[in-house]
Amino acid sequence: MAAVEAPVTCCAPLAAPALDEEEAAATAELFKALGDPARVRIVNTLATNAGPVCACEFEPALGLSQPTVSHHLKKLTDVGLLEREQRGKWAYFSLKRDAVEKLAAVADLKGACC
Amino acid sequence: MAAVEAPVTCCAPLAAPALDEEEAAATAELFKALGDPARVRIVNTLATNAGPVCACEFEPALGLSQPTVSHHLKKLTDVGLLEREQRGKWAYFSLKRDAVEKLAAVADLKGACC
DNA sequence: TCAATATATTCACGCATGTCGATATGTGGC
DNA sequence: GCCACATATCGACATGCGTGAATATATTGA
Repeated sequence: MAAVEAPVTCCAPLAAPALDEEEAAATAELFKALGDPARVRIVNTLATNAGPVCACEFEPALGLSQPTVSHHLKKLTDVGLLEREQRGKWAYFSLKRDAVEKLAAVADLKGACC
Repeated sequence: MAAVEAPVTCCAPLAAPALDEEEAAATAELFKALGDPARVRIVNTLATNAGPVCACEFEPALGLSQPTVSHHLKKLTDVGLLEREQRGKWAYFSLKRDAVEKLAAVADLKGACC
């Protein structure tokens, strides 16, 4: 259901001059997607691997059932952080480059505080 | 409250070479603290204000009850992002400088992916 | 000491979410 | 078409969490 806009595309940085309710909600959704240990480990795995990673690799690595892994991958994909690629009957996931840059910008508070 | 270690102090970057379960949990807790619109707006307010902000200012700004505001401020303080300062009968909150830098480092995936 | 105000805590409610078993969908090989 | 395998979806359950009313605690001032 990524028909509309993914949170990562319409969220605003924490240090933005003015944050309306919509931007705050989108930013919160982006962080919420990263607010689970399993999803943190998924992103970490993708970050430390050169190329896309098969969905089947996460099931043993995380110690979670296949439906649960699929659920987490969907959540990360829905917020716009991951990209899904079908290779035969396997699904490969990778970090979206622009989303990665946006995330870093959103979380960057340096220079705005203290 | 923060007697042990705050998540922000013991979490690991998303792009860390190896993430064990504890680090992933701490990192997830940090992001989870930012996974609520009200808390995003609190951090944004603190980031765009020069000095500490009184707790009483958030109640009208967020449109939430006083206990709820206190709850959110406590959550952000517990993870180590905020600093609480008592001034008479008012409580002033500000962003912790080291936590701000840590957050940016944790969320920075650039260079690790793609 | 007492009253007034600011903040924190407790409690209860309702909703969101992580989890997994069962099942559906999709893809390739025979 | 049929079977095997990978992935997604559905249904149900337990837990977590945001919320506010009521209450407790703390600080100031009279």
